Amino acid sequence: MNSVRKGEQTKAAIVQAAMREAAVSGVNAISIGSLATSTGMSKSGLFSHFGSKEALQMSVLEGLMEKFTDRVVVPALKTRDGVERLELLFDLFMDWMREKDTDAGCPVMALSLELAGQPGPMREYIVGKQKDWMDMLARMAAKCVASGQFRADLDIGQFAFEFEGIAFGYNFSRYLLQDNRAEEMARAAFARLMADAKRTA
Amino acid sequence: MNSVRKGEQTKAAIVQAAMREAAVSGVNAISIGSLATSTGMSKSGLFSHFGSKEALQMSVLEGLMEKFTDRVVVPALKTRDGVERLELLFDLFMDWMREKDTDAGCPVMALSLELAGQPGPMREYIVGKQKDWMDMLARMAAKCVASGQFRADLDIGQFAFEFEGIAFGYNFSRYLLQDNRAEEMARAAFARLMADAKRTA
DNA sequence: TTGAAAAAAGAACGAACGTTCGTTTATGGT
DNA sequence: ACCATAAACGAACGTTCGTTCTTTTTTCAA
Repeated sequence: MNSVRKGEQTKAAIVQAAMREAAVSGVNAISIGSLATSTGMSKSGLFSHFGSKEALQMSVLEGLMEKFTDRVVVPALKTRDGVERLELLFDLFMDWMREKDTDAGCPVMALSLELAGQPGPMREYIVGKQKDWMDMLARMAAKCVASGQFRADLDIGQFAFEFEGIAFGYNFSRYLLQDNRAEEMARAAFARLMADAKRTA
Repeated sequence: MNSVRKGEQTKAAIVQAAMREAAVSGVNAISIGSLATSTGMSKSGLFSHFGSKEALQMSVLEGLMEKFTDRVVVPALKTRDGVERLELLFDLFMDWMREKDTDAGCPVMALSLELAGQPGPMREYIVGKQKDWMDMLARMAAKCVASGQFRADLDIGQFAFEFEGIAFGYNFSRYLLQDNRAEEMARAAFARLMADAKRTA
């Protein structure tokens, strides 16, 4: 029907394979050669979809964040806001980290730390997305304050900070330490965070 | 005096330069060529100190963990145990993460996540060290329970989990998001954790 | 079914990679 | 000062890297 069809399809398949590779070895370790092998293409044929390695890497980041939004953020918005949505978001976030296509843990966290030390557009992109994420967490907490579900003097930035810390701890305990209490402890920490947010000063 | 002298000295300098490089780009991105340049040596001369790249990488991990122990663990043991030591350990840990030789954040955390997806001796090494660290945190909490400073029913594994989560959150907020409230929020989270550990059920 | 445009392949490039080897230089105990 | 040994060098190795070309194959609307 339109001018692009097969190309977009192939490109999407390449990005998907690259995402898999990046989840295991990092976004810098992506190689066009190995990607060509795993997709059954020639190096040059694969390369021509992106024009540079960095463009390919950016596509990987975009694909990853898009996937994260689809799996975590969008479904959470289907519940009414307030505490209920926050709890659903936490559950969805844990489901996301538990996804079994890799044993390396949450790729968003891994790639964020990987890029932390490397200035450039990739770092800027991920920083922007993570700031959006933290802002969203804070806004969700603010809604709970407004509705009276959380205490009025709650520091919503602090809430987002601790929420994210629990997620990092879960990822660390489960995938690096292989601690089978990881999920239980993450849920307990989240329950404590929520209870504290409700408690009146 | 003994058979080794100049060699060890050079090797230590190489490892130090390699640690710097790894803190920025990761332990897998270390390259013998660029390391040779930055130390003013030849590739082969540098290489002969290790025999393989992986041995060099292991030396980097060992050097890093040794530095961490020197800066964080050992000084904390100089206070009497209990709450006081736990608070000092937290301070030292934050000092460690704030070290200015790199803007990439805590290299131990970055390398841990980097290696999470890559089975092998490097991963095993870092996992072992991190388990030791978490065990130490739990034992410190246990001492506080035994002395009555923490409530009797405290879950010491849970305490260690949340302690580490706060540290991850701090590292994330400060070095990736560049949030200047990072330290304040980390301290608030730690205070909340300690207060909860003291509160009797 | 034809033909222009898109997609993929193929071959080659210069550079960097980790590693090996033979040689030269520096060290330090005697 | 000597000299065995340790340390560093220089050159080359085969491989892989990202990228640039040109050519072939495939796609898809007319």
